[in-house]
Amino acid sequence: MYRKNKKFHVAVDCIIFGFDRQELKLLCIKRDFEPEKGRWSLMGGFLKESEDIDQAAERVLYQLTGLEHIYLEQLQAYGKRERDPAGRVISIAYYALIDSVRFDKQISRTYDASWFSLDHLPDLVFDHRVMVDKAIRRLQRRCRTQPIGFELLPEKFTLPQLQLLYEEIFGRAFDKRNFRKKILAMGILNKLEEKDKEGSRKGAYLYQFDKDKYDAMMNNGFNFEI
Amino acid sequence: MYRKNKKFHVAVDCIIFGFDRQELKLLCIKRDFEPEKGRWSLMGGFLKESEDIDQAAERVLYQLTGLEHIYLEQLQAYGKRERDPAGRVISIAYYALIDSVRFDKQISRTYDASWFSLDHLPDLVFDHRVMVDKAIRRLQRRCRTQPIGFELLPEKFTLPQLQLLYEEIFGRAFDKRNFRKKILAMGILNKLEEKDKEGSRKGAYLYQFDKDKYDAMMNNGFNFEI
DNA sequence: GCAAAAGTGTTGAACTTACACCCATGT
DNA sequence: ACATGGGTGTAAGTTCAACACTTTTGC
Repeated sequence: MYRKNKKFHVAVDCIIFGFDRQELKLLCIKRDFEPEKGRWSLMGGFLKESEDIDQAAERVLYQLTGLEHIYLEQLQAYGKRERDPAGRVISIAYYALIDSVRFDKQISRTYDASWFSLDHLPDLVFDHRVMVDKAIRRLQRRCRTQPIGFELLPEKFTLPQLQLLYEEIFGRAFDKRNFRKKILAMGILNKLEEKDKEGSRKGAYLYQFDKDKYDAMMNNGFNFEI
Repeated sequence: MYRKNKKFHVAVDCIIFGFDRQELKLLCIKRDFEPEKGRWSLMGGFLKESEDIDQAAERVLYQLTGLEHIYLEQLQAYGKRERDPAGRVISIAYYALIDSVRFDKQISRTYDASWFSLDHLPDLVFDHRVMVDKAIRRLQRRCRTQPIGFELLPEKFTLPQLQLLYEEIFGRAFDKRNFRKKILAMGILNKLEEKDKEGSRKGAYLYQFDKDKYDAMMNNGFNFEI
């Protein structure tokens, strides 16, 4: 079936966002293979016959970070004829959100990977910069109406950390009081007894995102919105 | 280059939305080829070596409707192993918005195409129903913050028509006064002298979307929102 | 003259924004 | 004792939602 039609190489590329408690960053690798050897690039890999495309993206993400069960969403497919000068490749871009404190530094050293602040990105190969720009806009839109920001934080986090994260994502400052009011009013965070003393003398209370409560509220017509 | 990697069939499928001044509808074709001959399906086609994937989508849309320069946006790629039982195909879904009064009935008869109301869709082959559901949600989100609804209307339209369209897209009614107030306050519609007498005795004033004004306002930080 | 759709303003409620001081702690 | 970041409430402004009647015209 379909034998008369042309076939193509299909790859996945991963836009990996991480938050190091200060800045929103992107994980890139220095290519040690042709073409474009030595230049910065997104982590990618060719699709195999044995896997769904989503699985390919999970595999590629795992190869670089050693992480599984990570928030991973397809961005879109890129398929201009000349996007890769070494051959026709249809690339399907995914973006991932990870707690960048948690990933495997050992593995990523193998790939010569490093984190870049979003406003000091290196030159990237092919159309990877286009993918990244699109991913940033998508991340902003998604974060405005879905509770995925938490994917970038450790399981327990403080409200100042959360606020800083959103300020990084949206590129603007929020009023501390209004931010807390809004977030807490949603009733989807559980306040813990513990405090985090990293950020200040006084220490800030830790919170956890309560997915069950969120799901329950969603079924009652609640809408998350920052 | 890349020779050791597997290649795949790549196709595009088009989710074609149309508005017939009453209802939001989807254009499907009855397959007259295997597999799944005789069942309803989205219009699709295999990618050719000579074209970008966006061009492939334009070609497929043109084949069925005879229309060019249509709003067409990529939805995402679908690549589960078993999505097409006749062979491994990576399908890239696009959705299009057309004024369904304007398309070529001649051509589409060849393909045994017909329009279906969104809440009475036929069974669709493969994962086409999943694509359509995703396209509907995407359309709703896009229409909320971008002036793409106009793509579904003729160049000149009345406010009652526009309101009906948005009610169809979002699946809920709006208050007539509030809707007019909001739309007109944006200042992106030009009121014409002519009236459209189709819908009523009295007749309703025709308006045009003013893209230049919209673009100018966008540069000044304006945000479209319904 | 009547049926059918087009057009038009106001008010209360809800939400958003702006803003300043005290608290707890480590050094 | 002081420097640092954490935590808290209120008032004004803005936006949103609800609501009913008059106009025009073809029949």
